[in-house]
Amino acid sequence: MSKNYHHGNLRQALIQAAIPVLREKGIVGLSLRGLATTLGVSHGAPYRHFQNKTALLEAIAVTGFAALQNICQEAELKFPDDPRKQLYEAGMGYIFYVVRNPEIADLMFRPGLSPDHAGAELQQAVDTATGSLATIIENGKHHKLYADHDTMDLVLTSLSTVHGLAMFIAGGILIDPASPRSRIEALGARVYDILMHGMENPDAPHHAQPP
Amino acid sequence: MSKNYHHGNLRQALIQAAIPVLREKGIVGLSLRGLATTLGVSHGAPYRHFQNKTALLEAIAVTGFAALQNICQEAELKFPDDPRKQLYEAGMGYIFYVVRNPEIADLMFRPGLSPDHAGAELQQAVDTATGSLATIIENGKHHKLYADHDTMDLVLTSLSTVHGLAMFIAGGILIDPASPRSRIEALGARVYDILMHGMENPDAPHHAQPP
DNA sequence: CTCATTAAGTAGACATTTTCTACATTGGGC
DNA sequence: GCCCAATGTAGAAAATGTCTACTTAATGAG
Repeated sequence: MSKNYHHGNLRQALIQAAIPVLREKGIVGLSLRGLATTLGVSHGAPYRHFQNKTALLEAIAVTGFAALQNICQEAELKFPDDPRKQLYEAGMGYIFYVVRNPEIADLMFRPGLSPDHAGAELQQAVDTATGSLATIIENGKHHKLYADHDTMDLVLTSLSTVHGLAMFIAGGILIDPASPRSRIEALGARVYDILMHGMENPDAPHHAQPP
Repeated sequence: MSKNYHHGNLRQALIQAAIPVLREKGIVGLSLRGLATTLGVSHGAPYRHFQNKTALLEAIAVTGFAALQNICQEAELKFPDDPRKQLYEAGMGYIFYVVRNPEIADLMFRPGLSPDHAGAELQQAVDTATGSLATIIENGKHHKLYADHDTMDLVLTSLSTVHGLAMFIAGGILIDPASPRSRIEALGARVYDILMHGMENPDAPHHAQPP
């Protein structure tokens, strides 16, 4: 590996280097130039890999979805024939991932990071990640575990809930994200419980369909 | 009103002017200088109202929480003695708010927009907004509407779910955010149903507590 | 009414950053 | 071994964030 010039894997290095900067200084404080200097390349080099700053952010979001997919797959493998545990494990895994990488999660679900180029790569990552989650849900359906709903609706509901909870925790809005693991787990378990069995009291008075 | 100099309400004007820019060009494309020019003031003027760019973004996030609070309060007034409808109305109202103002919602729940100054004003806005939602949940509890959970857990779960769903819709990840109102409502209603009655099939096999 | 205080806006300066463009180096495929 | 596409470099132009030292106007005390 020649010492200088061709870095070897600048693209990946940029993504990795950007993450701590995002955490410490936020999106506004991130600069491609600064990353280049940190990595010992010239200030123009990053543009060989990312059209602009937004494209780098999008690439980071992609890694988040890749992680989500990974978490789902591992959960599935870990409990091959217990889809209930698969979902629980995946959800909890995602929560801890977000707590450890809040800056990545922050980039994942956002209305058009760049409203222009519709991020085909990102859309792809989203699709495969939700696909992995859908598999877990489907497993549960085969075991008659879930009520009769469209799979996509279940994916959507669970992912929304878990992601929202994770962001709340990571943002320190509810509890200190540095709380001991057990405290976070307890909160996750309570929300999981509500999500599984519903908010509503089963013997609630007159059950009118909401308008 | 003197034609020049003292703008009168520059702070508010900046917030309003920033919103469309955020939608069209994203956080990265927003510039205080540009806003100043648009509003016909000098490039330094914004700094009389916001310490920096991040502070402006935070102020926009605050308006989002104010809107959330408003939506909750209106829902409560609209159905004074039907807490079920209160929650449904609030949730659906929030979804449509996010669809109409995705760029604002995007700023609301994020881990430390600026990790430094902990945004007291924002924290305040968060607290009163979640407080309004908590009131609606409390109303339901008085009617024995909800299962026996901590109020904060219910607030958290419902807000997470609704916010997540709204972001998905607004981001165009699932369905076109320009879909007719009825399509969005239908999706919201399905998720609401799942959230209320739970994902799980009530007659599901062996109900082991998740680990 | 006048005047001092202060909030709000201006103008200019400087360091950084984004990006563009033209050029250099290298590794790999033929 | 040579040529080319990919990758990195260097330099410059325009925009931006943000500081500092002024200017103007609104306001309230006397």
